[in-house]
Amino acid sequence: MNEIAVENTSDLYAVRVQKLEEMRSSGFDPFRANWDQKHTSAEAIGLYKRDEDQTEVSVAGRIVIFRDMGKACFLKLLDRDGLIQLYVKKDEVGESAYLDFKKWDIGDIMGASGPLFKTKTGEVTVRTQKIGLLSKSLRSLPEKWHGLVDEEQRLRQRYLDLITNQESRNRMIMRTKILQEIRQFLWSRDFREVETPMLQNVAGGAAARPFVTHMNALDCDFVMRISLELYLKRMLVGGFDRVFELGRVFRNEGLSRRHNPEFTMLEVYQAYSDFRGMMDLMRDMVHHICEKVIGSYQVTRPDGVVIDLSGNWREATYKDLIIEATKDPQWFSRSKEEKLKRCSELGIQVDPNLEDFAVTNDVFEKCIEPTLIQPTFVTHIPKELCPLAKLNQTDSSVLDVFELCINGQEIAPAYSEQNDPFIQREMFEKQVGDEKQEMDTDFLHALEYGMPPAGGMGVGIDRLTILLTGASNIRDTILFPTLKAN
RNA sequence: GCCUAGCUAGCUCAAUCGGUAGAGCAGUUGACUCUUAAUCAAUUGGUUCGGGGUUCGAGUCCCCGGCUGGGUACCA
Repeated sequence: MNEIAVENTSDLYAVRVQKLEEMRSSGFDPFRANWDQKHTSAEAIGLYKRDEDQTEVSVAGRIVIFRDMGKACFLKLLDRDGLIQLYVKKDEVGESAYLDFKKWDIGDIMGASGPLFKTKTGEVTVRTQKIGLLSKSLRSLPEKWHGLVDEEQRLRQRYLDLITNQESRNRMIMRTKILQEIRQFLWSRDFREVETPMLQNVAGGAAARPFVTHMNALDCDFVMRISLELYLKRMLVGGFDRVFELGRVFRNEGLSRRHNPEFTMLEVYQAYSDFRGMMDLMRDMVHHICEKVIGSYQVTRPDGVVIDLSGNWREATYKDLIIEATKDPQWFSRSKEEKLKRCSELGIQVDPNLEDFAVTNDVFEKCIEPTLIQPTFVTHIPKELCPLAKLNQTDSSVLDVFELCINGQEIAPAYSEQNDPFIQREMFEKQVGDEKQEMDTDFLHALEYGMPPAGGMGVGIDRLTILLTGASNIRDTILFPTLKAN
């Protein structure tokens, strides 16, 4: 017996344990029972044409509604497809089976078989002839009408949330479908899915604080990965010239509506492509998901705002957006002091100790990003913001990259990947000077063997799921979000 | 990290000025062989998140702690 059971023993619990004991002493163990489930609820309902057909089905699931009318009962079973109604009548199942059955509870898992019919009120129902108890539930489920609303319990006991809240169940199903369709899409474009280490010596590819852990066998510390980038680029060096990984990364930073310490990242690398190729790939991928999973190119946020993902998406350079927001065509030739002055005129709070480029980026993050609700590729960001991308050939102050913003947040950055080992080292050294990220010298060594020119892209799957499911919080898209021990 | 709100029966929620902690669902017992939050009758169930304090008396007021929500900061 588990700890929760011992701690929270209640009368309700005791009653059900007693029912279980009685079953066992009469020679029946519900946990050893089995059932030949031939149909899901949806499949069964789909088979119905007319009452006269007497279409036989065999279903199984959890009892979520139990309406007892004496010598007949209506109940509803929940299975992976949803709900199906059963009509269990004494005359149909026999007296002794019926008496046993009446002791079953909401929450129990059972099987039922018999012909389909339609009730007076038009609901396709199983006229149950054979029933079996498959697992006894010892705890009462949350209330049927309101479901589980306590946010903490919904997260800590997600299984209860999934049983009671259809919305929650649907959102999680949608997430699995999104993952499946991403794989389908990339496989169809000849990308290979690979797995690279989560335990690393150097956490590279992003500027984030890593989780540190210790390995006993080697008696040394490891860090949990914060991105997939540097290992996937090693794969490019190794000749896997279309490659992706879909996996968890870990960042030891704050939690918020948009941040969970572990989250799912997709990174894609395509040799002989560049950031423009990634634009097409990203748009095609999202369109594919819209078609296969959402069934629409428009998604509606909880507040009613509609985001249109169809067609081509807006493209704007970082510089143009900044100039538009500051209404200052000369912004990029102003001194830092002039920029700060303009910021205060615009009512933007900016830390005066920031470096010049960071002041500008603050303007972007505070004034521009939140306004980019419809999909927008923001291109050519300043070179200081990323050490891993190629400089633009006509304007060496900016990078050949885009950041895709939708719903007021960054969904996916993509680069023309830096493959010059000298420039790469130089960029890293600058970053290290700013204590931004540790240098992965083994990665630099790999680059020296030659990495093909490539486009690369990273997609925050959780944020994409927020967008596509209309969720308002990252925790609504993660089955078991990070929580403090209770 | 900071600000703010919440925590009462298994679940969803009440409880006036500090004065016997209530209801619905679930449970138990009974009635009902087409119900839809089924209905009807009766009924069980409480360490009010934990600890301390003020008071004749605390769910309610004060202090400390825990967990959670919302906001904010950090986060390429």
